[in-house]
Amino acid sequence: MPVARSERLLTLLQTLRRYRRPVTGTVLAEETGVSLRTLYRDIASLQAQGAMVEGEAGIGYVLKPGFMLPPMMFSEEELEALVLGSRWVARAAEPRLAGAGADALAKIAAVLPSDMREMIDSAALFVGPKRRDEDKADVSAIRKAIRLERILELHYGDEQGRISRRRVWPFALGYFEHVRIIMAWCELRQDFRHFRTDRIIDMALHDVRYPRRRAVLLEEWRKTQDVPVEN
Amino acid sequence: MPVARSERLLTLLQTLRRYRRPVTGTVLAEETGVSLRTLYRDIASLQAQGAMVEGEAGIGYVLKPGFMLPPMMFSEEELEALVLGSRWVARAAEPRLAGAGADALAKIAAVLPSDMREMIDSAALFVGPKRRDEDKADVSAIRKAIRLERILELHYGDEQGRISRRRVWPFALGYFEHVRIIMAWCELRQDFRHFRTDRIIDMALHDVRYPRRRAVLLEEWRKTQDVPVEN
DNA sequence: CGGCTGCTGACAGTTTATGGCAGCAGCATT
DNA sequence: AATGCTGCTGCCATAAACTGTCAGCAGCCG
Repeated sequence: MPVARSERLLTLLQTLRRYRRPVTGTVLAEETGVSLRTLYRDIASLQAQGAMVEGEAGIGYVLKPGFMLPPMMFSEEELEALVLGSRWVARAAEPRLAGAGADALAKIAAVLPSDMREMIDSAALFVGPKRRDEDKADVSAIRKAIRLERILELHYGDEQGRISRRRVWPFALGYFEHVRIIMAWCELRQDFRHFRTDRIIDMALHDVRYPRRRAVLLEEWRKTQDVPVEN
Repeated sequence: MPVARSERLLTLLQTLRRYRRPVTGTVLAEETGVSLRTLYRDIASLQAQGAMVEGEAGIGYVLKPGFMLPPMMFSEEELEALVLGSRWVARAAEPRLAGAGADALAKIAAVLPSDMREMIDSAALFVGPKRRDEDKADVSAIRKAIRLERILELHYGDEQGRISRRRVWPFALGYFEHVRIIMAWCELRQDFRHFRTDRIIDMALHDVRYPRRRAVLLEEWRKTQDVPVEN
């Protein structure tokens, strides 16, 4: 078991969380099955790693408000859900909780590899409340196209019901009131266009990458907007 | 440095994430400053801990899509923001992403101490879209009262503008369209009542705990509802 | 003050990690 | 098929880390 010690440290944290009141080192040592001396060393390790556990002589140990989540695996979509949710909280909740949401978002972003941090920028530009209608389009395929910077061929019906077929360069997905919107550069119009996913009749993912970086497109599109959209 | 190994494992993960292509064990060993033999053992440790890193002979190592967040400290409010955000995603997003939100929520809940898991049940029963008006009431104080099961004394004006003073047992906080709602047992009416936070004129937190468990109140209140509210 | 508790140092015994070596197996290219 | 590269495992001696015991000092409480 090469993880014996690490495991014990996590157990220690869990134990500390269980108690609301201060706990003496002796108790913690017994619960983790280790000597008192070693427990002190373990506590020191936790503090060195940034856990906010404090000890007071004559009192015991308390875990400061704040909870350490152990290392966790999230799938790409779960991560996107966390990010999207945090953004919504950051913009829609009361100030105090909103700040907490922004902080949580920053903490998650800080530990993400750089190529994933882009996702935070491009995923979910807007947030909206109501449950939206079912889509014909496969939203995960759209996200995949955005992530891989792939050209998307759309069979699309606009507001007047005119059907067109066009190749677009999708770079972001927005969540509006009832529908999702694909932000993309439209090859047909040579300009930025947005497409409601519920108006997509059919679509196909091309194997070829579009010739520009997603982040660049996003940045340019932002400049065309009058009001700052997010963040 | 009693954290040498743990730190190295995290470094290994980060390194694996940096590369998109498969990386040979030799490279990883050099980057982490360790022998090849030890690297193989480290990889085995990571796999044992659930990291989805896979190795193929003649190819190298690749980190499967999915991202391990290292242990992170979240404050109580940040955690609530994460939970609230995930719930919103779980109920408001498209099915696939909604599922991811629910999964993320479950993973977080699984590692939370039991007394914190209650928070997931009682925090944010409803979600609503629009930015709400400023409150006089200190929302964090309300949350504190709920968490500590404290009696709340309200100076409250109802819809007709009648002002009353009552002691209530708050057990949940709801987020509606424009306002937040405190769910509570009202000592005056001897029944469940809800109170809009923007109609609270003044309030005070009592030091005494109310005589019932928050979870029990929540459960009973749920039974009085016709439709299942959440989950 | 006295009891309890956190905290640190030293030291010896034990455990664990590490690196080198050897060998087997799978994948890709020739 | 054959070669080279690579993942993977077992073994073992050495080095490093961890652990427990003992001792002593300091801070908080009643």
